Amino acid sequence: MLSRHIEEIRALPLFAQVSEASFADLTRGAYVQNFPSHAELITEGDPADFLHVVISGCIEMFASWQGRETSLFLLGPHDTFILAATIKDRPYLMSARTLEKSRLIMIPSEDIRAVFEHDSDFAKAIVSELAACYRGAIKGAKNLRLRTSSERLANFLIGEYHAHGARERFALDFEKKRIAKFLGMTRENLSRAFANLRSHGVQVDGQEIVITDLDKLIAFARPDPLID
Amino acid sequence: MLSRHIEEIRALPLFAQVSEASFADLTRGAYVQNFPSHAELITEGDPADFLHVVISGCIEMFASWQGRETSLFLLGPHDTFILAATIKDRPYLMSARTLEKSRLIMIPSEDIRAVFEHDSDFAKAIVSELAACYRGAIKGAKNLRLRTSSERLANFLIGEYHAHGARERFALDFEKKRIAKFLGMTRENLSRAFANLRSHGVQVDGQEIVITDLDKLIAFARPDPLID
DNA sequence: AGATTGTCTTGACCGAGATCAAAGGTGCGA
DNA sequence: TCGCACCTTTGATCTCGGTCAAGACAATCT
Repeated sequence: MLSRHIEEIRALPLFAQVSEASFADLTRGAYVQNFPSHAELITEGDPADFLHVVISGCIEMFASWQGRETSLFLLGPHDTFILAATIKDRPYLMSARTLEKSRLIMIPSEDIRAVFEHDSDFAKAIVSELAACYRGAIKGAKNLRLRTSSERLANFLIGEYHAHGARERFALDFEKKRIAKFLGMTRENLSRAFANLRSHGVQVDGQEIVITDLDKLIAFARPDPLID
Repeated sequence: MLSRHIEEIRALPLFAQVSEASFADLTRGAYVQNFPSHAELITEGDPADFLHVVISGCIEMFASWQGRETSLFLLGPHDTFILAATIKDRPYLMSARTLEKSRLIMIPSEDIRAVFEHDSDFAKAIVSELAACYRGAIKGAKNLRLRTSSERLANFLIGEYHAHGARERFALDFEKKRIAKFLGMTRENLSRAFANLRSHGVQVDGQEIVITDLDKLIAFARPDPLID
């Protein structure tokens, strides 16, 4: 594994506190892999052989049943998946695919479990990571169940607005197709939701977003630290 | 705290492996409390002061936003909440209320965090518990997003059928009102879903359920280990 | 018994969002 | 330059599930 990737994941909260020896145990069997866009990385039901860490690119976690499909999370650099399955040594509950060219580190599950057993600092870091994932899942469920699609989009835009340095004009990072899936709706409905937001302080032109009236948008979106 | 309750929670997976000293640290500040039906135990946004363990009764975890409310989990004896918030020392993301007269053990969050810091067996048990909770949340999300209400009911009935010793005739453990909330629908819709299942091998009469054609029910419900 | 209260069921209606179909854009390669 | 593929938008229609209203039934209280 290239040393700059080692440095990179060493800095992640999950690995920052582990001893040199444990870190060496974790990285010994690990390897970096590049994937093209739209590659399926794991499939739900498969045994959890590797913990995956995203270095670059964008990953969609999704699940299917009876021909229906739903997208559960979007992941970016420095996110990990799927920790819970590797720890419990149970099958994956979700599938993952790349949405663009991506680079991942894959660490064998056995190594994770072995280090977890004897390094209590690593165990603590895992607790923290899992708790954060759990809270993220709960927030996602609340967002989906308590808000309409327009409200979800409005809150998403407020998040993007802050991620782009609170400038009233910015470009979307993803194509609308992706955003629609991520927000749990169809492309068609996303278009309608954007049309809706025109009366709540948002101008859209292709990928360009202009927040014309932030107060109005916030009044409509009602962002909440217990959800967003 | 009464010794029989101490024994009871000692046997839970979360506490089974901790040392006597750690267990004493955990129970020292803990206390048992009884609540009437429909009592609100915690409110989302409040600081996470206690880890709660259900001894008896039935608890609903729910969340609200802008006057809307959704029910996220139903808990029974030996379930715990809310571990993730106490570990991370962050506010609760959900509220909890009793659905019937209930008895709980409440352990101060500081004690949980203190023992977690120096007892690695406890840390491991917490990892296992959190991972299980996380996977439960994912399964819940899949169930809700990928299935119609009739399908959710059908799978719920298959679960109840097995919980009652695989007898084709059994009585529901909860009132339908509660089952409706648990399955994420209204009472009215639950009635319609029951009516629907009449053509898929299920007879209903009040609380009495008769599975007249299990194969037909299974063919409709398509139970899946990655969801149920 | 009669009244009261809560639960369950059914029917009529409504609304959010999905699906289907068609039409513009926009970018890219031949 | 044209042609093709993909993304996006828009309109029409459909479906699921929620809301409202009314009635059936059962349990409890006076």
